[in-house]
Amino acid sequence: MRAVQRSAHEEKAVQHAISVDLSAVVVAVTKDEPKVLAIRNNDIDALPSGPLEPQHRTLESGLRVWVETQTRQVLGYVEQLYTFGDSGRSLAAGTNARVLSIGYLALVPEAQPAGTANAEWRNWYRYFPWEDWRDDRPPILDRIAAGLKEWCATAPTPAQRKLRDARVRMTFGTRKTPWNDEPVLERYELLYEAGLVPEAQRDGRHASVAGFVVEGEPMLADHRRILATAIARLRGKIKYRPVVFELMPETFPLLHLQRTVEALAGVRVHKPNFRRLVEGQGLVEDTGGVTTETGGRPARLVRFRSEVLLEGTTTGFRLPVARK
Amino acid sequence: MRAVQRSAHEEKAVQHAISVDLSAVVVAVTKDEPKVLAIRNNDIDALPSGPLEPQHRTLESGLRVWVETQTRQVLGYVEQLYTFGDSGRSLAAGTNARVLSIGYLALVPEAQPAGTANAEWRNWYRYFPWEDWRDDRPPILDRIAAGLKEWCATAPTPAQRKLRDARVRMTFGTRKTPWNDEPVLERYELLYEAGLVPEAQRDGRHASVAGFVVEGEPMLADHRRILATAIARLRGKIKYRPVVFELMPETFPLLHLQRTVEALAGVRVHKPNFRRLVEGQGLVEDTGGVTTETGGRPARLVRFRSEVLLEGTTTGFRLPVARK
DNA sequence: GGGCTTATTCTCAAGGCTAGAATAACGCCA
DNA sequence: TGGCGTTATTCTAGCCTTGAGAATAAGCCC
Repeated sequence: MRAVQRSAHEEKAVQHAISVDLSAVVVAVTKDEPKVLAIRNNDIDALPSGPLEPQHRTLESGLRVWVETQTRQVLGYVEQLYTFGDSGRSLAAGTNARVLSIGYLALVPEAQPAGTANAEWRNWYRYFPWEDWRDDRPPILDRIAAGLKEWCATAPTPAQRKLRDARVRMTFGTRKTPWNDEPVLERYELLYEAGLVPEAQRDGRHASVAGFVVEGEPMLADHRRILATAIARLRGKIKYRPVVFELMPETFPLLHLQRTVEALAGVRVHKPNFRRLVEGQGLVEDTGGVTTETGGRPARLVRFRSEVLLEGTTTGFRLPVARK
Repeated sequence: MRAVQRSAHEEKAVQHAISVDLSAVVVAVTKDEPKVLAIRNNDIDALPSGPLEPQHRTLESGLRVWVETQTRQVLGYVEQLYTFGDSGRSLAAGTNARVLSIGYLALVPEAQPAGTANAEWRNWYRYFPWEDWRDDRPPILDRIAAGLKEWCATAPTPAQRKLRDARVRMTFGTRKTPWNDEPVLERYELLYEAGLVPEAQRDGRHASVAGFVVEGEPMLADHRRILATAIARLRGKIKYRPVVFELMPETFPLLHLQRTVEALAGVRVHKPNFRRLVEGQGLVEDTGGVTTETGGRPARLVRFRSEVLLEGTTTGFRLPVARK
């Protein structure tokens, strides 16, 4: 019976072609700002991506090839994010063929000048301005709150209304509850459903009930969704695995590490507690060097203790979020 | 330029068909044992699965249809796990077509008797006997340790040797370090690379240097790998999201909840501390009812407070692992 | 009623986290 | 050269959480 299914499967596959797109969110942090590698085309940005081809031995190797040919950037750390496959959302309407897109997250040490004409490092908060709480609450959240309020108010049933209220509360929080940096995708999806991002209008599925869309640059196809997934994953992961070090140079002062984490998480952390965590877990070791580039008292230069990767004791560090 | 890539893509997709398999790990916990829904065929088990077809609107809906037709089981909670695509590992050798397999995790409240002849609920520790530490350390780990020791010893270079030692230490731990329940996939992959599971031999890639394979039932294609991914994901997730309740009946005594968590995690937890966590977070509420079915003093029956899903405060509970 | 079993509550110490104060070391400038 | 501003680095007191086990409660069975 199994065998029968299989062969039915083969036939179908031939009749209805499926193509698979590999997309990469390539992240670096430069001058304390989180950057993502974008392909600029006709006034809309895209992620580096390309179709899976027969000669690619693995999905990941196919991805590496595409990124390198499109951006000249060689990838180090790579991790699969998610496979998107809603028909009607992931492709630029018109075609009938199904396109799956498999999103990947890649981390590279420093943003070197992009190697090709239309590949460029861009601050990721350009696409998600409401996600950057490093200096206080972004003012754009007032507009978002207004738009979402409208959306909640226009729910078809009271039950739906309640559900919408709850979703807004959970993702964007309230004036009282502290900001949660992780549900980046949930927030974007909410804006999409409420028609508050241009992509929703473009896909022709959700119109804005508020009559406006929210600032934040859109991207090609579902690329902004993939980017949101990447940011969310990274924000979660830095808290329990020492992945930040993939973004750091060989040696660095502790404050640089802190600023990098803050850039990713979009929140400030408490300096003394941050160092205690980092040092307490033996994540770094002294190099003996110092730097005066930071101004003020010279800072020790440390380096990642890569042995921790082999020790298995790596809990990663949770963020000692600074209240004020 | 983007457009050019696209159309090249379309052509290729037609020439080299890609087919996509949707596979589900459907989990239930019955009588304190973790069960997975398996399709039994020719002496080898498989996960419910089937190809993605054009009429499936989303990947997830395609999956639901396949599981229901193959097993009569209706799915509730469903979550995407990972997309596997190594050519040569995921398909029963011979065919040249590329097959991607997208794995899903599904949770259902109770293992009802399977609805079709060859669908059956099976204890997942049948496939991973070394993962069940509820009564002490599984004896099979001695054999595994021996096999892996051999594998480490036969590393081509001293550097590789060191790396292999470290991987074994990190995944299976040592006599001293406490067992870590989460790296289920890493452990399986290690056994695969060392040729200690039948799948490795079958794929013709890694022969056992130890001259034997380890107990634990193999599965069709890469299904055991998908199962390992599912167990790992679930073990991680129960610690920070209240997903266990998807597996529970409407009302239950707290010990039942504890036993369910233990079944999934494969370790025992400290009873008083477990209740403190669960109650302290307001995850459950009293029903007023009691049950005497547990023997001894009658137990309060509680129910999941589903409001917590709308509160956003859900940290989930970490496991208060019982030392002894 | 005594013994057995499981449920439920408490307690106490150890460890970790929060928040802010205190101290150190450099450059700059009067 | 001493004061000031800046950043680095170290400490500390208080609070909260966690780990482990003891103590108590409430049924059943004989």
